[in-house]
Amino acid sequence: MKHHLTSINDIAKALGVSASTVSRALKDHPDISTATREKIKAFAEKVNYRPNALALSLKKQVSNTIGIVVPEIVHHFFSSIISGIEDIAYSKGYRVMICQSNEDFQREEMNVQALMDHRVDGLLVCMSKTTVDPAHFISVFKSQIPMVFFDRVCKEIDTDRVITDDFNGARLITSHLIDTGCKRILHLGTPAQLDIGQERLQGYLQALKDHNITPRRDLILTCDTAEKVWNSKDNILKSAPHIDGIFAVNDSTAITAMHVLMNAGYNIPKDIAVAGFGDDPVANMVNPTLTTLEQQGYQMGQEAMNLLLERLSNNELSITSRVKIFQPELKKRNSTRS
Amino acid sequence: MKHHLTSINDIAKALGVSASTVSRALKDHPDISTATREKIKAFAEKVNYRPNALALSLKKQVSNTIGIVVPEIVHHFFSSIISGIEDIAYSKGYRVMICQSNEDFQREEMNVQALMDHRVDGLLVCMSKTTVDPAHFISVFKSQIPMVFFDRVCKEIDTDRVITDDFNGARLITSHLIDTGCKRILHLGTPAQLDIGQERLQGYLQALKDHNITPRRDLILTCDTAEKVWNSKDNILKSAPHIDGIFAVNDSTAITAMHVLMNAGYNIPKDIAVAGFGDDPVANMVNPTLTTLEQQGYQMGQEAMNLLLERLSNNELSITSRVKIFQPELKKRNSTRS
DNA sequence: TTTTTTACCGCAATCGATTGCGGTATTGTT
DNA sequence: AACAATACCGCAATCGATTGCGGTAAAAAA
Repeated sequence: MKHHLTSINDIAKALGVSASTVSRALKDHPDISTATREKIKAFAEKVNYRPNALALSLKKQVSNTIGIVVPEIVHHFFSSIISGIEDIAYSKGYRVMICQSNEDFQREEMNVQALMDHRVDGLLVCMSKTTVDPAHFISVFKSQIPMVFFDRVCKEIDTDRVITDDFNGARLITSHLIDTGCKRILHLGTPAQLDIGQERLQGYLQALKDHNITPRRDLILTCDTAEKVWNSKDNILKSAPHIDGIFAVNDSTAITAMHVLMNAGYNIPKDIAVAGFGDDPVANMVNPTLTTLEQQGYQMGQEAMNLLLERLSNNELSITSRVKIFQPELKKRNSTRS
Repeated sequence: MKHHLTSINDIAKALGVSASTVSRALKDHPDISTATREKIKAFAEKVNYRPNALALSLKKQVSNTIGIVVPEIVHHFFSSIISGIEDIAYSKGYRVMICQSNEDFQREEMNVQALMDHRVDGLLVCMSKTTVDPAHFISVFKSQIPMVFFDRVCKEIDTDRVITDDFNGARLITSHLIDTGCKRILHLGTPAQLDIGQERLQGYLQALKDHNITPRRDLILTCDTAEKVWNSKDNILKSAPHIDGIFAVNDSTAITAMHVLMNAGYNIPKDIAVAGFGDDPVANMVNPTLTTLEQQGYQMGQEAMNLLLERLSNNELSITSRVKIFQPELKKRNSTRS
């Protein structure tokens, strides 16, 4: 026979009372006599009774569970966000179901569907890079399930959002490069379809404009992972003699670029200063340590969960959608000059 | 009113048939006429009907969900394991609930309890560092719920296990240090209660013994995180002049130690060679790149899930518990001599 | 035309827990 | 002693889906 954890009916049968009595006794309902209550409680304790969360959710029409969809938990930024979400969620009695889309559109659809099937009370989502058709999110939205996007939002839907000010972050750190003497800054960016990458590119361009530096097409490369840096190694080294700074769209790209340059004999930051984005823990472990922008993932997660909680408690319809923008903070380290 | 996704009863009412008919029509039961079946299917499609996973699990007494408990998903090793688990699980129609214990005993108890409450079909667990009393696991075991431990196992319970050969890994990499000229190797290890750390320490000692090197008490430090390295900075620098190698129990510790030494003017690996454990992606991003042991988290996750799947399908009782040992592979890089 | 077969569908129990309502005893009130 | 008021507990419906069994038609066979 299968395991079959003890249910409320098992207790009822064993004690010769009805299930209703057991249920009421366990939650101290005044209708139950002290004698019966104690007897039931003692027995429940003995057999280590635990209410079936599935049955409860079904009955109550509330699962006390929220779903999270992130691209990949291996990235420190996302796992920090998850920790932020969890800490708030747990403190409010919510449980969490985490799903990885692996930056894959179909996997993301599956994830969302599975979470809906499990009747989560709300959804916290960071979109996959490859998501072009947001039909699955629109479906959630129409079902009135509270949903908050973080970092990579779905522009087609009017929901609460928690995002980083990518534009100003990029502008800030690019300005820092310029202020510390850089004049020809190479940008390693994402493919064009990723909104966040575009924001950072625009911030970079704005900083150049602020300082009357003419942007150059050949100083903007599409290259946003460590692998792509290795693949673009020749390209980077070709432009290396003509640049004095690099702003990469994320830390691992920046660090790998540093690696390539140092192997080719360049001194960081004397010959070429390098800056990243995100403040991954790696940034502080490499030599030289990487100047970058701290993104406060943990706080973003907390904020996202708080927004969701308000939707879950309030009679949602009244609130208009809110956008929380986090300003990334410049972490000046040794890969840029002072 | 609350959202209320459409149920099988809603369809039944809307179409003037019984819920049973809808249920059968949707799964092509021969008792239902083609006309009725098509009508129901079309309607279900239109309203985007999806069966309630909670109700299904309750009825079928099978949730098709397995629970994972890991210390912290921020660590690459654990998130790789999770990916390995997920890929196998998804391919077999299982969903996954991930919980973080944050290396906290009570949180771990809560997690296990919550997963049991949700009636997961099985459990995959890596114990928290602070877990001394395994009562919650014993309770699961007694309930006959299949459970597989990975990496940090519970010695008190006889379950399937997927582990790294920490002893031989440590022995291997320490031997490598010795073979490349090291004679006085500092070991940065974990506190004594962590089994894994003890295995690695023993492997280190064995390698010394293999090469007729007398171990020295002052060359074994309890120091297993980046923070602790910074705190033990003085201690490390004090012994630095007397050593020519370091074997750290994990990569971030090794890398931070490298940092401390390089800042003090030491050359890695000429003056002091450094080796880690785990092959975190950071190991390949620092300069010099870190020699370490690859742990194959992804494969370990796959293996753990496969073991669990067998327990879930077979009439479990017959199989005796199995132990899968993964041999870590030496990744020779630039932090050690050749 | 009567009987048998087949096609098609609904009733009701079940999974585990909750809750309004109603029903006995028992105690309290005139 | 007759009636009202508690105290205490069970019945049954509900949440959503499944399934054995039974029932009513229409079609086929006698």
